[in-house]
Amino acid sequence: MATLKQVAAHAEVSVQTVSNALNAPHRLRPDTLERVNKSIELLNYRPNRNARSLRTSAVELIGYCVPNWPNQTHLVMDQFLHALCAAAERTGRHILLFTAPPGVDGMPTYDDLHARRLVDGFVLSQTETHDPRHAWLKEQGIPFVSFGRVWKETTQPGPWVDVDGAAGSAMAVRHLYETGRRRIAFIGWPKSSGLAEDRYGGWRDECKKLGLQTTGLSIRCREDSLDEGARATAALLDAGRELDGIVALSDILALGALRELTRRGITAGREIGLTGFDDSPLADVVSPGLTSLRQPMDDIAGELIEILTGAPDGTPTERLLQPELVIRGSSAPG
Amino acid sequence: MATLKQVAAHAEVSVQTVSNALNAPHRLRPDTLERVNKSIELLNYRPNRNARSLRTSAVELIGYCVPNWPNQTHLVMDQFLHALCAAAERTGRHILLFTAPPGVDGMPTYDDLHARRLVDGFVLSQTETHDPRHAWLKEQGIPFVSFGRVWKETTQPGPWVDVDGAAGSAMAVRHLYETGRRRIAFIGWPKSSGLAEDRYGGWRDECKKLGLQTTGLSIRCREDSLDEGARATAALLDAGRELDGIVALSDILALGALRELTRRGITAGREIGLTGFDDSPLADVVSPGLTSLRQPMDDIAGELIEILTGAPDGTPTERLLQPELVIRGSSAPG
DNA sequence: CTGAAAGCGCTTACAG
DNA sequence: CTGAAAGCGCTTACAG
Repeated sequence: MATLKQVAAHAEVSVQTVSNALNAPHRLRPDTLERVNKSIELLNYRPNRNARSLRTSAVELIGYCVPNWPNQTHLVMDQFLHALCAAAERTGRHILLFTAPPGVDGMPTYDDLHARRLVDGFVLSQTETHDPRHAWLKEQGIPFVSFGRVWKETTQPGPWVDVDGAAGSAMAVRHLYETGRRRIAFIGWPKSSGLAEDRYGGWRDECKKLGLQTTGLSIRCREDSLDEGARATAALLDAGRELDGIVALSDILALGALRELTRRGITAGREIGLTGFDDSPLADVVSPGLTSLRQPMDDIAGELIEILTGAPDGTPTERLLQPELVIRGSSAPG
Repeated sequence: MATLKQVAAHAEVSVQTVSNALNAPHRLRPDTLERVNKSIELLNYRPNRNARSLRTSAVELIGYCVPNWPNQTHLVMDQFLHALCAAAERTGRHILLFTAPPGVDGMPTYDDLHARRLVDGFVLSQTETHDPRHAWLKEQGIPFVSFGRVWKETTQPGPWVDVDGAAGSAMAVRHLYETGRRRIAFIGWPKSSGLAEDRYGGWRDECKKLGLQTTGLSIRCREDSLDEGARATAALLDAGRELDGIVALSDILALGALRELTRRGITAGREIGLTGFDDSPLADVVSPGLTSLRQPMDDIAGELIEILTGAPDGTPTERLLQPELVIRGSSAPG
């Protein structure tokens, strides 16, 4: 492995000049620059990142805690990670993966990684309604950005990027309305989830705006599972609500709904229009395909990295992105 | 942030002694050690990893290229990543994520990450039959270990860990046999895939061993999709093979089979026993649940890290692990 | 525009 | 068992 010193010797300049050729080429006379670059190429020189980091005390590494929630499979994690990685690389950075216990128990791990200079900061995801991590990091002065808002707070404890769940639900309602549905139900989660309330509110408000009924048409599941989605659907149907549309808070719940509909001989996309959330791989795997709201992963990742790595001052550090409705057979015109 | 020097001053010893307290505590007299440790704790000292790495020229980071194959969702990637991360951490290491173009076009990225000392070596996965990466890395002398064998080679180009696909298929056949099935079909991929031939061979050999018919009972799909799995199932049924069992090469194909069976009013786990491969989240999501062969992720990850980070000399660098049959409703006794 | 020097925070032979 | 010194490979003021 060639070093700066060797390149300098080869190009007959000082190490400082080689360093400048790499980091501030405009400071060199064109002919010097060219000579140095030739030596760099000839010796196949690559700057040692550790030496650089030691000097500048920036490692250009961003920590991300790989989630491990056995009961909640992260169906779009691979998409998110790829987008995050690509966005980081566009700024010369990379993602360092680590594991940590959930909640506040994991914070020493975050602290340690930062203190030992393994990372410059963190991207948080899987943000929970009472997530304690944000306030903790803020207090320690450790840089971070959150994918997802901390709902219990009136003011957010730090910079965040999120997808507009209310707008997503509203888009789903409007779409079902436009395909002829007039009695559109909502299958959600408990009130304690801020994310769930956001999406629920979007459904309710859009229904009202369109003059559609909402009372008796929403139901809260205890957990995000197929069985709960099926149970909720059964309950709605058994109550004689005469639905013709269902907006489900997640693809998993939507799939549960789909199963129950199929069991009763009801075809999604004919008698009932159905939509999910997240556009997970599951959505494309069922038949009919599930209409779902896609999170714009590339944009999300780009904003996260931009905020974390210190965009030009004055850049807003709170960004709400719009989901995109991906239309498939489950919401075909009735 | 406290430094070694500050800790040394506080404990009234030399920096060397503090370093030893951390890296070779047995060299210190117990009372000195205790005094140093007290200072370390008091000053909340954390060794700077960059400085250490610069000196030792080991970064304790392992590169992993996050796959992005739009047409082949990596359904168990989150499990794999979590296991890999945890295994790395057990040795004080971490995973650095990066993106690279597929095949040989991506190799300069690997080379660069290694040359600039961002990583010590790589874990490869998504190994393809004609994967050029292994030989390339070997030639460059860049450390790596592969999850999955390179099938075209007679001798493997480097250390690997893999799951015994033939044994997996055999387990599936035996299980279906034990639940009363006697005409067990195989739905696979093209011959060009080594992985597919491995699993196919396991089905064929186990059937022969049990005295079961195989001719006319295997079919190759063009790609790993629901539709292909459904098509293959339809073809087998239409040919009047009177199947009572299906071993599918993947969960995706199995789900396709399940769809076709359901469409024809055939219940998996009653008239026909069905198994998949990989125990992806999908397996648990359908109804009936899909019996599938789980890859032992924690073991795989542990072996990968052990091999890559230089286990004691003489440790074998080729390890074939056994999958585990996870039994669900799709193979209930007929 | 170019160069000599200091220093980032560690570890590692080597002496004592 | 403990310490003084060199050095890992860079970058960054500072002089010239």
